[in-house]
Amino acid sequence: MARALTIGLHATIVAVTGEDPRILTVPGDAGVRGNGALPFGPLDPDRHRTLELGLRAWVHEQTGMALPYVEQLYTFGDRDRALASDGRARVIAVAYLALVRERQVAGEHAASWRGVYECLPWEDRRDGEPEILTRIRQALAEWVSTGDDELSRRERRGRVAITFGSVTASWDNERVLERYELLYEAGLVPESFRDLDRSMAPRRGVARKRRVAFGVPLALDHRRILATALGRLRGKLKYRPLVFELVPDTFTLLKLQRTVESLVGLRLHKQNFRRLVERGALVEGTGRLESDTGGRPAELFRFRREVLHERPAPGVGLPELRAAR
Amino acid sequence: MARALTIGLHATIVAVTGEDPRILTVPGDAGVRGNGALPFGPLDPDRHRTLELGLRAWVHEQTGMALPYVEQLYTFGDRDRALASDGRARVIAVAYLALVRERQVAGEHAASWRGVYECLPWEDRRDGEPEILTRIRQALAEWVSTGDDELSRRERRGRVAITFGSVTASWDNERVLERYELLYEAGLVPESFRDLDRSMAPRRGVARKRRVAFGVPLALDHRRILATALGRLRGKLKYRPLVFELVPDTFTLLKLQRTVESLVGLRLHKQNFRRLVERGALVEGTGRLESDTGGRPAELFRFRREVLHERPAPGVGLPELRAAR
DNA sequence: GTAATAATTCTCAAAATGAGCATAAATGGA
DNA sequence: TCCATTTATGCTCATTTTGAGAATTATTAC
Repeated sequence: MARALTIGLHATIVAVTGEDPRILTVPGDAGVRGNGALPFGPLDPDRHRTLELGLRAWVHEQTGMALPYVEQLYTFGDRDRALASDGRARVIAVAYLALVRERQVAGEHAASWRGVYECLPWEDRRDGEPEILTRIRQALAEWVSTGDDELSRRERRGRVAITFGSVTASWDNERVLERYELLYEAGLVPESFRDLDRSMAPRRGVARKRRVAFGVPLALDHRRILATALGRLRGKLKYRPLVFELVPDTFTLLKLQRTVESLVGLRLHKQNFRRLVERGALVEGTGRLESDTGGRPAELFRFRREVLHERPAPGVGLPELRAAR
Repeated sequence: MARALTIGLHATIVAVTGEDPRILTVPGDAGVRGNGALPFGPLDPDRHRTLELGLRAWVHEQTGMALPYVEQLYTFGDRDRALASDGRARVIAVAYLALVRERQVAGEHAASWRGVYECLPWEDRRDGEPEILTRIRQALAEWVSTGDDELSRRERRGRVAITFGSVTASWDNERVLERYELLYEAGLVPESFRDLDRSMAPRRGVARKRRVAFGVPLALDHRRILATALGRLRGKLKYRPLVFELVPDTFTLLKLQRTVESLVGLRLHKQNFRRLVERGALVEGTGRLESDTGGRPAELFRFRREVLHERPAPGVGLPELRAAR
């Protein structure tokens, strides 16, 4: 008989606390190995009228949270990404990105916040290249050199250059997924081995002896989903006013800047950032001041929702953040 | 017993012939009413290792075509988007965008090319606002005025302004899907009635008497998928070198420009377009000339594949095409 | 030859960007 | 009280990018 199909609805719920982007995770149970999982549940074709409603239902059930902003991310369907616990149904994952404001999760739920950069530490370049990248580059160089022939080594070298940057190619902060997938293929994240062990099939290029492993994994392929989400978010910030889903109703411009910086993983020029959001007429002053800044008090601003009804709605990407040409 | 699930894999295969963007359609059979359908087929959980491989298999079977460039577009899962012919299984559609060069479809297959702007005529503004937009605006104004109360009318007016432009809001050429969905809701495309008739449930706001209907529909919700594809393509052209998937190996700069124009539905400034692709080092001259230009012969260029390995790979969007800020 | 048609090269003003300096308004000591 | 410190905010300036178009060149059709 033909194998059955299940659709899993997965939520990457992002918030920024202070200067740290976080995601909401639920405890990964025995069947779903890992240090925590994205909230998810199967689509019920009878109960869930749309995929998004199904997602919201599951998230509410598992975390008590209602999601103000949700967008579809990607659908993952590789055969070996996950098998239902009975091992017979094939599970397709439809992943969503949700943005929420910092908020307490109701105590009765087992959900908890986890730092995005715990899972993807190499993506945070706010204080320059993080130390871990040195080690990653070393490990990748090693991986390149273990290519079977010169052709394979060339190809590997090329991929490393595109994703992690090189003399000619710069670091593209949107290639989050490509970087994660390269590490996965190179056997540099724990998931590589986990999946290998499961499939029992030795995979070319994955060194089984030295188990270097970067970053904290999540259940199943949830770290891949997270990487997809972060990449999408970084891209979209630049041309849509998404940050405002993440900050409180009123905020100082520095708070706004820190929020953007935390997500894009880079520092921005303060004066220019200010010029940009003000010129784009994205915000308006409230007249009120925030005084515990440690220095001169800062004005509190609010998002001008009207911009959504004006020109092609803008983002807060600094020019330096736009896709280079 | 719980209702079964099926996953349909759908391909929006885009090519540009001359100055016309086209999609490949297969005959919509009786079960799938409409003037043609996107090539699609169900995911076979046993045979198709990945969704994309399943898609390629179906496309090859139905059109004889191998797809060089494929990317996932969106997953459509509303309950009433489609029902399997037995009426019991719920069908989720995973849609893909594929780009191919102008090419003949093998004669043995019933597939044929259809103009994108036959289906979405209001999206082509290369010769200024098309005449059909005048009629659409009229019909939309009518729809706005039939809102139940002042609040509803305001809301409708707002949506029309955002999607179709107004004095304050300009035409955003990426909002293809939003425009289509607005027309759908306003009962201005044949699909509105088709779906209404099927569900037998009268829907608010859809005028059942005057059946104005703009553009040529496709089977099921395939025109919605097409709108999604065109919107995505327009967006992505601006920051990734996708056009080169659509033009021959060598091409004149005008040919390249016409291809971009045909997709974005706008005319571009010739000299500036040239400056942009040359500055971005996207192309290199071949030294050969194309002489049947009707004037001075034009140099033939080729895509510099190396750019993919250089900086964050650029697109050919003229600045005027970038998301406004 | 001459007109017509395009390709290609340049120019130029206006706007946007990238960097940094200068000033303002708070705080916490000395 | 005055001063160092801290952050907010305002302003300047050289450099690029952009938007638009004029001028020049190479063909073909009469």
